[in-house]
Parts: sequence; C-alpha cells; structure tokens
Amino acid sequence: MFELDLRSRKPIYEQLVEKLKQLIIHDVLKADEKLPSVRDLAQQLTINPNTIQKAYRELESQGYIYSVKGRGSFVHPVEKDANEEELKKVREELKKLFSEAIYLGMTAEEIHALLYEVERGKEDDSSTATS
Amino acid sequence: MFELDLRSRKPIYEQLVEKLKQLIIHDVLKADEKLPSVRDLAQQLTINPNTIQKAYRELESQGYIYSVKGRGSFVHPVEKDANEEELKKVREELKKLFSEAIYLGMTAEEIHALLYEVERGKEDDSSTATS
Amino acid sequence: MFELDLRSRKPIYEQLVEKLKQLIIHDVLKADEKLPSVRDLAQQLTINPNTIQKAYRELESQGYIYSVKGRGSFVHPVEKDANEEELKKVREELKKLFSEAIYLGMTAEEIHALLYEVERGKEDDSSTATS
Amino acid sequence: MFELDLRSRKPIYEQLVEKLKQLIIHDVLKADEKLPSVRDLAQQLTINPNTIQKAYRELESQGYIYSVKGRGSFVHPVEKDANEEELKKVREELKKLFSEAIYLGMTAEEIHALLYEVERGKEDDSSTATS
DNA sequence: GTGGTCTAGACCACC
DNA sequence: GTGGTCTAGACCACG
Repeated sequence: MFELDLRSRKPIYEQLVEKLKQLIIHDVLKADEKLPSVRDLAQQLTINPNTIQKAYRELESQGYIYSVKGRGSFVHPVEKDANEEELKKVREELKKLFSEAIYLGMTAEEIHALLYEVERGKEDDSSTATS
Repeated sequence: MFELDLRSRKPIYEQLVEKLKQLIIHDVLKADEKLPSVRDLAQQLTINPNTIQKAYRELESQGYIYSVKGRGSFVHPVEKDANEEELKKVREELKKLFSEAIYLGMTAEEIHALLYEVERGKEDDSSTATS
Repeated sequence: MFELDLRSRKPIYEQLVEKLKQLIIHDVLKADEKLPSVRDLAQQLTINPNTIQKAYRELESQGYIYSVKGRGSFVHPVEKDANEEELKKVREELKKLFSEAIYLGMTAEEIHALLYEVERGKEDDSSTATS
Repeated sequence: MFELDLRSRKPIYEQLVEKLKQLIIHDVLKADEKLPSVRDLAQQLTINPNTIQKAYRELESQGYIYSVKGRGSFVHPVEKDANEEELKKVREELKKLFSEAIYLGMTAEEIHALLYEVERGKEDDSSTATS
C-alpha cells in the first residue's frame, strides 16, 4: 500500500499518520471508506500493532477518521471550513516556511510554481482515482 | 524577548532554534550582531545553559550563526545559494503543507495572498534596515 | 573496541567521532549495521552516556550514521557525490598537509606511495567484504 | 601581512600559528629572519598581545622559530630529517585524510592532482621570493 | 566573561 | 531495551 522509512529519524507512527493523511487528502481513501484493520496493516508492514493503533488514534483526534467499536476505522467525511483551528495552524506554518524559503534565496515565482505543481497533482490524482 | 512553551512536546532547544531563526530571517537580528550570551539567555528564560547551548550549536551547524570561544555567538551573514540541502527540505515541507492547506479548503489565491503578505513584510524589513 | 586519550586536548566526543568515522570508512562497520548502544558504549569506555550521544549526534549531522528512537543507531549507507561541502573541507586539509609534508622533507613520491598504500588497503577491505 | 578570520571557530592564536608556519614553509620568512615583534604585530592586527605571544610560544615549542631574550623571535633554520616525530604525525594524518577523501568519492588521480598543484605552488613561491 | 566539555542522574518517547 | 531531553553543577580554554 505504501512505504515507510524505518531509517528516518521521524517516528514510525508519525510517518503512518502523514501517509494516511495524504491518502485521505488525495481522495485515494474516500469518505466513509474502511481503513485496513490494525492487525492486517501491522502484518502487511511487519510493524508492531501498537504502532498502528497509535497512528489511528492520532488520526482520530485530528478528525481525519472515526472508529466504531468492533467494526473498524473509517475515513471522516470532510466538513469544509469546519476546522478553522487546523487552518490557523497551517497558515502560521505557511508563513514561517515562506519567510524561510525566501531567506534561503527562493523567489516568489519558484514558490508559486511549486504550489501550481501540487494543485495540478491533486487534480491528476482525483481524475486517476475517478477514472 | 520571546516565549517558550515548556509543556510542549517540542523540545525546548528546538523551539529556541525556530524562534531565533525567525528573528534572523526577519532581520531583527542583523548580520554579525551578537546574540545574547548563553548564560544570560539561560537566566532570562530560567532555563539550563546547556539547553541554550544545544540550540546555539544546532543553529551553528545549520549555518545561521557562528560561535567563538571567549567572544560570543553572532549572526552568520547570508551566503546566497549556499544551502541547497536546506532548500530541498523546505521544498518538501512546502509541498506537504500546500496539499494539506488545499484539502482544508484554502484556495490557491488565498495561499498566494499569504505569500505576497510575507514577501511584502520582508521588503519592509529590508527597507527599514537600509534606510 | 578502541582507545581514547582522556587527557588529550581534543575533546573525548571528537575523538570518538574520528574513531567511529574511521571504522565506517574502512568498512569495519558496514552499511546499516547497528552501532553499540549509547549506554553500552558508555559503560564499556567508562564514559558518561551524554558524551557518547554527543558523538553520535555529530556523526549523524555529518551524515555518517542515523539514529532511531527506541531502535538504536546505524551506519548510513554512502551516497556518492553527496557531500560536496565535506569534500571541500577535505581538499583544504589535504593542501595544508601536503605543503607541511614537503616542508618536512617528504618527496612527492613518498606521499604518493602512502596514498597507494591506503588505496590498496581499501581494495583489500572491499574484496574481503565482497568475498 | 596576512588576514585572520575573527569569525572562524578556530582560536585566533591557532590561526596565527598556521599562517606563520605557512610563511616559513613557503620561504617567505627565511631562515634566521626576524619575526615582527609581539607588540607590533598585535597593533597591526588589532589583536591582544597575549594572543600573539601564545602563538609564538607554540611555534617555538614546535621548532619553527627560536626566541632570544631582548632581541626577538627568529625563524629556525630547517634541519631536514630532524623531526621524525613531526613526520610521523603528518604521515598518520595523511593516511586518515586519504581514506576519508576516497570514501567521499575522490579518486587517486584527483588527490594526486592536488599534490601536484601544491608542489608547483611551492616552486612558484620560491621563485617569486628569489626573483 | 565568553563558549565548550563533561559528569551524574532523572525522566520521557518509542517500539 | 533504545535514543533523546533536561537539569545542576564543575572545570577548561580563550581573549
């Protein structure tokens, strides 16, 4: 399904959270779709089940998935504009990164190109997923 | 001078690194300007000197400051195009943030506006510094 | 495993960095091989764990090893041509040493012989490792 | 006469030692030539006299200069093959550097080219100095 | 007075 | 068990 970098200094469970977030964001995992069970995913990735569970718990608390006892975890349907709190964080992060990028010599054009690239990528993903 | 969240999951020294980086980037701390001494800052923030030094050392290895035994720590003048490695990290981060921002409902226009805002801010800083 | 000079003017952690670097360079410690744990090495060398960690962290930032919380520290596989920055330092050092060696009476032939010797050593190492 | 990098993490007195060594090695300062007085050099470089003296002391103990009370410091005439001890150190250093250079991807040819360059440079220096 | 090193010992996060 | 962070406090090297 996807790859983890066991060498990375980033904890495995965080990598999992990020990857799954990306899959949800890019609509590979659709709203209300069931996520793989903790045990399955653990076996598939040859990783400790506790680690998977920690990731799922984190995703749940961030509002990306919801869990139903005895049935599993599912993708939380998006509520646009809902999480103003999350948005605020993202905006702050963007500001920081922008100033750092500029300081390191990137031009606004380069940054914009990057944004365009990501935007295009998203469209491509959805179309691929839809087709 | 600035605030730290001692309870945060993020290590104190990392918070320090970030804050100081921002001050340097935004030209509040100018090139070759002396940073507060390890001991002073430690006392001021009621934090152990070792923690400050860890932050300073990190900043040094990232090329933002330089430290001289017996004299103090100073802001390292920018070397344009120098840190391709750092830039690579920043680009990756930007991509991730862009897709997350879009997912949360931000439009490319909003993001661009944010970039413009930061860019303007930088210009103001420099003009102030130059004048 | 190896010896340190606790009286030396050179800091212990730097000596450690050098020694470990040499072990990695000469393929005694192979790619992705686990280094001794911070605590073990500390006990073995009767040195404070913090000192070991400082060495490990330095090696990590220089790209020779990577450390993962809860799992240990490992030798980082070589990325050819990666560290142009490191190379630059090495070239400068070589130049200085060459002029000093010549001053002290070494001939270019002697120096070259030394280089050849080291080169042969490396080949032997690899062939041993490969066989 | 020459430049010091006050920003460098290397102590000033060590930089002085290195620079003066280079001047002696490259025959810019000839055998038995008088070095500038501590006070003069200190004023010229706007540096603490103590720092100069420390450098001179170091050079003396390494056998590069000798001091005569009340008269000053002078370049020590070379005794070829004399300092087998120094040579041994240099050879060890060369070996270390060679293996590191090779590890980082330099070829024997590149290293040899560097040696040739330094050798040529030395000849040029002497001829310049002689002319 | 400056940064830098080192120790001893505690506690946390991860797996 | 692993690495990572932090404190308290001592001592050194530098200018």
